[in-house]
Amino acid sequence: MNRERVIAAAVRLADTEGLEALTMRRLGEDLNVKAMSIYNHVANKDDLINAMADAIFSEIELPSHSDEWKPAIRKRSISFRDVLARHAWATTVRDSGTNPGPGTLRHHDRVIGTFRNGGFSIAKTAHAFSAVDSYIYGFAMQEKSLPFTTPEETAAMAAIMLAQLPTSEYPYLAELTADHVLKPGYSYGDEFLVGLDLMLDGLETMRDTDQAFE
Amino acid sequence: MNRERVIAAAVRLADTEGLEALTMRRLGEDLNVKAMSIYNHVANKDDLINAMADAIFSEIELPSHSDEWKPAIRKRSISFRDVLARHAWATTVRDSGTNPGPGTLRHHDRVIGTFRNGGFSIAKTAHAFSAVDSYIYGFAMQEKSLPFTTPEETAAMAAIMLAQLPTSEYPYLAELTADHVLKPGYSYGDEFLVGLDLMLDGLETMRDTDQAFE
DNA sequence: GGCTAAAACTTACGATGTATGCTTATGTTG
DNA sequence: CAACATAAGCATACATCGTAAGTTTTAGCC
Repeated sequence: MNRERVIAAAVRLADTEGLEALTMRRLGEDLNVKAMSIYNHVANKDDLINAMADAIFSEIELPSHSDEWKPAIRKRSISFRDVLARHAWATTVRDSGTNPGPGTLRHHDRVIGTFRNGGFSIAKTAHAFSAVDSYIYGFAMQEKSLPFTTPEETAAMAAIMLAQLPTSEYPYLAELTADHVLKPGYSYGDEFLVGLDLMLDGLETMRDTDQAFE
Repeated sequence: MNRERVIAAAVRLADTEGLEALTMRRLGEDLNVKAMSIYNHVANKDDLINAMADAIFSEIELPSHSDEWKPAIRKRSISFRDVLARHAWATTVRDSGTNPGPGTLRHHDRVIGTFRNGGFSIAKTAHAFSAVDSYIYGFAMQEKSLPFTTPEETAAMAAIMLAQLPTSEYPYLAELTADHVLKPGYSYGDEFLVGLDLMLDGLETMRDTDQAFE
């Protein structure tokens, strides 16, 4: 057993049973080891969780240098969202800001570099980086907090919620649910690309606008 | 003591000392009551936290009916972000999706209504709602996860981080930190409006574009 | 003053993170 | 090969957490 295996097992456990199932004792069981033995490889649970966050950050496809900035950022954004969907617990973990690991730093560096090489000034790069990643994080969070995932679940859940909803009090919400969410083919996940492309197009315009944003 | 006072005290406690300080025993102290007495007013801690989430949702300024959709959504988005900054713990709480309270529902209904009355089709309203709120949530989360708040703290922290950073390995990150974050006047919070306006402008274009997005 | 119902309290239990100290492997050196 | 050092695993223990169950106190009403 080593640190890597501990982290991998912790990620697997959090993925399959949620972050609240990740206790040192339970993780120990998965590793065929008693809880306290884990502390030979991680400093404490916070250290473990930070390491988990850094590990999944490394799963994100880095923006390709051979692509133009827009498709490069678009691909890595889609990959980012996939990773956050695959590891739903990750949205609640802070890592990035407080003590980012090497995977996180590398990722950030490459994204910033992609904007810079795509003709963004430093200030505009900061805007772009903040805007895109905020959107991705937020989208992943909203997606995770929905009480359904498959289209069938969605329809079933929406029908229940609509039935319980005082529709006269919330007419617009009721309309949206009845005439959109309950329509066949609806999937909240599809919203991701709409917002992402809106943001990317906006960034392109911003990049080519001289006066403001500096 | 009643439910309202319990929830208000819990919000105050989470605001000042963080969500991890919100234990039933500690909350009891603040209310001059033993932990178990709280259960006369809330079903369990989850119920309490959901109620807290709904309470702060009600603090968000609703979009004004007298405004055009864009300034209306802009104002409420700024208010939304203020609320999330004031109650930093809120970004980690799920409420909205699983069992929204009346405050949450009312807020959503009004936002949806604002888009609809602003000329957005149902599908485009769904896009707009998802895009804007994802951005706001994500921005609030990133802001919260930063290890600094005031400009002085930011400069101090950035200087430390930059000193520790292997700059040859992360050249773009180093550049951004040195030439932007460390510059006087920098404040991450200022990024909010940039991204928000990008998103709102993009939504306006989308609204007036016939073919796609339906 | 006595009854009722709600609210507060006491006690207790199982779960959690982890400090402390002990035991057991493993690999190096005389 | 034996002796030992170092690292990994383990057993025990403790404070803290949410909360179940049962008891006592309080407040309002006849």
